[in-house]
Amino acid sequence: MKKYVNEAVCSVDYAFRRIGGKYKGRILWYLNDQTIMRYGKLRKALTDITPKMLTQTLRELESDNLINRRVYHEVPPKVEYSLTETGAELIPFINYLRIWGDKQIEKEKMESIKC
Amino acid sequence: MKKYVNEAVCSVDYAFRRIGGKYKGRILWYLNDQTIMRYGKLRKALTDITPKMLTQTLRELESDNLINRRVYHEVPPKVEYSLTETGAELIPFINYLRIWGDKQIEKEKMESIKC
DNA sequence: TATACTAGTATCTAAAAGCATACTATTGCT
DNA sequence: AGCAATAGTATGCTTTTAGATACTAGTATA
Repeated sequence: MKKYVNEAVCSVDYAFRRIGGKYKGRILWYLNDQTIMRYGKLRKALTDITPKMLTQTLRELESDNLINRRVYHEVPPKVEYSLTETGAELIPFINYLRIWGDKQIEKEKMESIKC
Repeated sequence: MKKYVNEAVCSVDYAFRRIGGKYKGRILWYLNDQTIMRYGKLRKALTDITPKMLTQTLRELESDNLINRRVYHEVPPKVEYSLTETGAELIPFINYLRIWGDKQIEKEKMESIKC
């Protein structure tokens, strides 16, 4: 007996579904920092991500309209990724989270020194 | 050959690990709204969450120091959950996300009407 | 004696997310 | 002819996350 609840329960739920996942936050953050990044560059930035995961994650972000994918029909291939306007709207939030994270990491360090 | 990378790559990664998961954002949001909630109330608020998931999620939030768990030694049992200061610091961010989510949902509705 | 109340546990299963590794296509260059 | 360059695919596997369902403890009250 399966329940199909593909709809978000509320807007918090909705938003978390769009930026959850291991790499999405970081990809958006890098794209904000670098403005435009090619596939290979993203791959290096996200140390050790597999090509499958990178492609998959990028496609999800694209279909959620958070990033743009621009293909140049050249050989060797060239594909550029950048934030959409909607994606850019998430940056303040990611930045907030980043600062919060920094603070917590700092706190943890302090505590480990005490012990 | 396993690589143990339990450490966060960066503060964005760190933060996402603490609030990722299907229910964490909503739990924090509800606790912010209601200030204090008992187990049973949370369970009703998160429609259809299983007790196992709820307990597990609450324990994770607790061990990450985002929520307080206060046990009254009574029968029947009474346990109250509330935000810690650190957890409360995440509220503006979740609120931002919530507003963003609302806007996107609204947009999607508009588009589906067009079709 | 049986039942309700509450905050969980225990056990097993299913689905999702992520990893490892090898492979492809196209063209210019040597 | 063979190789480099780039943006991926393909296949199979492991790990993590989540779901289903049944059960427990201790006391008050009917």
